[in-house]
Amino acid sequence: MPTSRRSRLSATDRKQAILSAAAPIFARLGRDGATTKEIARAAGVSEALLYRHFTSKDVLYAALETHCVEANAVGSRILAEATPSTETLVMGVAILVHAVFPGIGDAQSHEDTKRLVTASLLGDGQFAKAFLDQHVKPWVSVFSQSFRAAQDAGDVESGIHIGHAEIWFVHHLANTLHLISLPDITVVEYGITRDKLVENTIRFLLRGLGLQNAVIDRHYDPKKLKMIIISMDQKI
Amino acid sequence: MPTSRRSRLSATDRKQAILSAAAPIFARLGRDGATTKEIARAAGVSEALLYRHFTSKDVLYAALETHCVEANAVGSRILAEATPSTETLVMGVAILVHAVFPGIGDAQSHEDTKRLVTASLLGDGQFAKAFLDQHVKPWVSVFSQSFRAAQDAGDVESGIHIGHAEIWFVHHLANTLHLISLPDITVVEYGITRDKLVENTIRFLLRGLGLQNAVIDRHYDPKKLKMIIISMDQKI
DNA sequence: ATTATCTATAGATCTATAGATAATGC
DNA sequence: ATTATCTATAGATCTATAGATAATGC
Repeated sequence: MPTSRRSRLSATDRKQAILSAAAPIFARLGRDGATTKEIARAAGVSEALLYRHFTSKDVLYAALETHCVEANAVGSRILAEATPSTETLVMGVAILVHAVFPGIGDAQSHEDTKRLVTASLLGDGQFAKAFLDQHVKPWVSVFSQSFRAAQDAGDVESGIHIGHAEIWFVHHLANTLHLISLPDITVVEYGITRDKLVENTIRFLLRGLGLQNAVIDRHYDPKKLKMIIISMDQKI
Repeated sequence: MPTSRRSRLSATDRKQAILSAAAPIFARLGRDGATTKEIARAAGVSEALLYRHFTSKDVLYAALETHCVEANAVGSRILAEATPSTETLVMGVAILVHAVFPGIGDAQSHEDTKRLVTASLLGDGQFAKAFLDQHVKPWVSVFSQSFRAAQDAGDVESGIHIGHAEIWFVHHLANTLHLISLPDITVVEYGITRDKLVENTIRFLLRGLGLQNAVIDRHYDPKKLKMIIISMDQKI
């Protein structure tokens, strides 16, 4: 992580160092707005070296995308091990929301990557698909199973069918919330604190998934959750 | 609309023509990716003329943003006139979802503008705020009133508090759905048709807002809605 | 006589390469 | 002897302007 300047690194290490330096620049200025000059400067190397490792700016950008997709998935291991239940559904939704739209104290993980995903959706979407397949899709089956368990336990209002789409909605709602929180200015005035906003988002989504209010109250404990999130962040 | 080429227009008309030509280019290629050469070509004028009307590329981009914000708001008049009720809430949510995430047959209005809004969120967010204030904020008070009417009518599950945030969620969920639908490739496989996806989104949101399933079934009629949407599109 | 418009080009980047130099590992 | 790295610069855009020309309205 300490991109030690001016030292002589091996090819692979230097590549990684350049990619790490390029990430925030591409993320903030965009594929065209970012210049090789600026990236080289941030990486502490000459532009010539940058072109020795990546044959073109486009190749560098593509390499960055692969680099970002391969980063470790958020808490997917934890969830994969969890047994299907209402409890798992509630906690899972809460964890996913926190991952996509972090509360105040939460780690701002994947910040740059999320910007690149959005930029990709304005482009060909290849990277967005790769990222979502890798980081969000694994949650779908876990949630589906837990939803069925919740139904069996009588925790879901009758006459509701939940498919894969509704599970993606958990990500989707949190995604726009995150997007809107990116600029320095207040784009939307929600009238509540960020932590309360996260909490209301989770409750809203669980209701959307068909959970009765009493069930949500029984299983959703913001304070307990905050603990889990913090402990997860520390593992990374 | 028929950007008649090579004719001599008045300053204001030419300005408008250039802005119309610039919109899809900036929307697709981004502020930096778009070139003045390409914009001039699309507008059917020389680059020199473009710079006679807009002192710089940045000024042109800023003018485009103002141009887009001032475009007529989607059905806000219709909603403002509606009386607060469960019916209005259900229809309002449905109309807003259709506006942000159009079904197959629906008019693809504001397509370029929506891209610019997303790009703005990756930047300073000024334009995003202006657009949302103008086009989405007006719905908030209408929805709030209708929600209270729905509560009074006993159509809302007890113990639920809905603030402004939850009303924004209607826009927010539809927004990511739209974003994900932009690329030519299928980014997320929902496993259902687009029309069904729109319908499920509306039902999900209404549940999130606290409406009981029976109430939704009573008031939400996709076919009737489709008629309303089509008649609204024709008015524009 | 004024206003719209063009051709041609200057000047400033920005990507990418050529060719030289210094550090490492055998 | 190989591999990492630099300085300097070519060549290709890209923004923006200078200066000339043609169409309109009085």
